Amino acid sequence: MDPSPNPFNRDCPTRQLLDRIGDQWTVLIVGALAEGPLRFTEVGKRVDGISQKVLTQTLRSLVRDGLLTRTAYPVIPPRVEYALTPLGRDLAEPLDMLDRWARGHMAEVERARDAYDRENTSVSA
Amino acid sequence: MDPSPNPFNRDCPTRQLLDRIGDQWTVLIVGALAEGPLRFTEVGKRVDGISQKVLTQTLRSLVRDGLLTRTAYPVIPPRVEYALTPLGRDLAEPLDMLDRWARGHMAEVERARDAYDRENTSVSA
DNA sequence: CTGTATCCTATAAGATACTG
DNA sequence: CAGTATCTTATAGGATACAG
Repeated sequence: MDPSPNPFNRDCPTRQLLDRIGDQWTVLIVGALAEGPLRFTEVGKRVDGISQKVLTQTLRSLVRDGLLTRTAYPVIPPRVEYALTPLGRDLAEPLDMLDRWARGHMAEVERARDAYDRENTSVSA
Repeated sequence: MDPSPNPFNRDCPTRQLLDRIGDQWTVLIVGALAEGPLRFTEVGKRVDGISQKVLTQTLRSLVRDGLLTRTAYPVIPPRVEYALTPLGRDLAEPLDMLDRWARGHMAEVERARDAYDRENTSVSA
């Protein structure tokens, strides 16, 4: 089974990773934790715009995937820290490449969009 | 403007790139075209499971973003070829890093999931 | 502080039918 | 072949209220 392990086949590892990071929050959370462990609220503050619900969901599924550890300290008020596992730290590297690319090239993408939109305005109705 | 160009702020380049590749088809299409230009139908065949509608949409937005060129040959039947631009080829590199990571580590993620699920079964109701 | 539970909506994306 | 158009559903994600 899994006769064609190429990225275009549905069950290949790459497709699965894309499902994983495709939620667009994963990358940001892993990036935030790349600098060190953070507690729940801290992660939320770092990742601008994420709702508490989605933060909870994403953190849990990252823990499930073995990318994060969750450490709850039995104190009042509760203190829960999230940290990258070795696997998570490993993922942070290619993610960082993407980050660099974005910083270096997204402006160019912006320009391309503007140019495209200019060419395709006025037309239509 | 853009006082905090960090990946966690909403308007930063990284966020925009994530919106771009977060649709999960972008990565696959760019990956397919990394090996050379393809016509419309060919791309569809490479990217397993994509619908024609989504293929059309994604290709167009990639062209808009300056990552792909679209060349229509005025013949019957129509022949339209898509190819990476230099910018697109450039993006293909970090994407390929992700691909490598996935091939190397997704099995480990699978194992983590299984372990997590085993620990969290039986419990509940 | 760290969640859970519920409701609600916007949107991605599949299926299908049709066109130059 | 290479799309366009329309309908429909699944799901991500936001808002809000509540709990340990």
